[in-house]
Amino acid sequence: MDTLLQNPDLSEAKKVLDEHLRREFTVQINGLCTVNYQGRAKSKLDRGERLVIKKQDTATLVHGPENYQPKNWQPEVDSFNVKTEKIEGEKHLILKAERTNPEEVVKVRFEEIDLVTVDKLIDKSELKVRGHEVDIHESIEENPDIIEDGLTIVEREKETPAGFIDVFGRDKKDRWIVIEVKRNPDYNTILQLQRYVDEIEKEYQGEVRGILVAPKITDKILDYLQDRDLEYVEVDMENVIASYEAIDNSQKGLSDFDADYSVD
Amino acid sequence: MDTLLQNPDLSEAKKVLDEHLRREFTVQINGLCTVNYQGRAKSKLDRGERLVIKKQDTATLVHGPENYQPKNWQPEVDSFNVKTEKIEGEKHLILKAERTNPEEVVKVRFEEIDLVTVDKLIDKSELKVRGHEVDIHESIEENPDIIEDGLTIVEREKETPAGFIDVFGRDKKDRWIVIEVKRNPDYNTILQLQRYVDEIEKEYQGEVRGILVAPKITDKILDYLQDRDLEYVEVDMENVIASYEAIDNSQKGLSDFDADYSVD
DNA sequence: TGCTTGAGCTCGCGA
DNA sequence: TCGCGAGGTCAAGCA
Repeated sequence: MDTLLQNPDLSEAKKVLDEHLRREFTVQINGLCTVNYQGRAKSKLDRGERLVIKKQDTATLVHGPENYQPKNWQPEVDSFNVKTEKIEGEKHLILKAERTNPEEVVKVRFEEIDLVTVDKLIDKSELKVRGHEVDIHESIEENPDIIEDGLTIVEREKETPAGFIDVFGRDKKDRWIVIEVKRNPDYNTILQLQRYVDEIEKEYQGEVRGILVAPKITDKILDYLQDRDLEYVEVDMENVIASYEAIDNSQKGLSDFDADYSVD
Repeated sequence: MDTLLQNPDLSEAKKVLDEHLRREFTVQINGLCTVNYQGRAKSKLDRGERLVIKKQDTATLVHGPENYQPKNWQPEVDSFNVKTEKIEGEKHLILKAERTNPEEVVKVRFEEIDLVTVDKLIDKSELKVRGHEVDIHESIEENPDIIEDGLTIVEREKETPAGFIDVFGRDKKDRWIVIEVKRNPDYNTILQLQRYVDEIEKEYQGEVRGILVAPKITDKILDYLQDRDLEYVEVDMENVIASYEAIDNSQKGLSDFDADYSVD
């Protein structure tokens, strides 16, 4: 902890902010504030007690007492500006965070500040996640039979005018197969698959099959899919994760997901 | 500020957490920790200094020194569990946050804690945002001419077998018009519009035009749209917001977006 | 830098 | 409770 101020005078807080709103520091401010945003949209947030966090990449978050998501934010900031202002005899501290591309401003007006802390957080660890969609891709590439007996993979991430096809292949009767993989398929997923099938039909000779590969699907979306003569193949995410860990083990000698990292 | 502990002993920290991991309190913990998650996917995060925030709705965030998004989180938690553990002579504090539906666990293992604070944040203000997609709808209804001279609106949110049409109308030559409004149009938007047009052509007599209304579009998607004989009309979000504010003013006597809330 | 898509998406609305 | 779509989506990967 580089600095910790409790109930500072706003001028005192301004001094600390002026010195520490740079890339090397993480700054937290607890206080009573109003927030305005203007840019891609426009928002206002009246008086309330919130946490403002300025991270070391200048990303800035205004968190209320509820919810995962911040009330206001700036993903990465080009410039900060701090000033104090007297409004009707009351002193306020104003923190403005601006960026271009897109052009946006967040303005936080503090009436009271309860706490300011400054840190240099050291965190060199990378987050490792398994169970992403790409893990299903890997899993198919590793063992195409999980989709269908005799499937041959021709290309991954095949580019078409309508976008990228996840997996492109042929079945054992030499029909083209377009595979769209999705963890959480929705109506758009079906349209997307349709889009790819249309493109391949335009460009290639012969029959084209479109297959959605997902761990689950709702009845309505399954109907929607089958109405368009598309197919559905279910995969088990547990198996996908397990198979990935097996590969991981054999390749690196040691899994990133050893038992000692379990949540039990 | 209800409580503030600097560099507490882990047992001391545990005592404070046991008392305050309930809905009424916001708890912040700065410390050196590892984090594991298991549920819809699986993740692990090695040692690093992070901020853990437990909000008053039990939402829990683990923020690293960078990025808008937390490294790990739990949107709303069903139960917390705190314990201390001796591993190879080192005492650790373990915070487990679990929820069902979906079944997920986040486990944070602290080796050191720099700071614990407990607050009851009071924030009754509602965030007010303008510039959503629905504001464009309003804007079109208010003044159809922004799309095209002589446009008559027949129906909003018109149901078809392919989904809901944002705006359905007629042009001055009595052709049907299907309008799809989108802040961030993509390829699927085009296919969706196409499907609505197809539905209307099936069901109605006469020519049918499909119009995408958006504040911006990429060249490729514009091509994709024009290949399908669909049209694009650009709207200026500034105008949409301004017109909304004008309506707001006239209806409520006072805008929610007065000049004193500007970001200047 | 821009384009495209996934995300443990989250969140709110509606049936 | 679940399905569905928007988001100031963000962020990663690739051209």
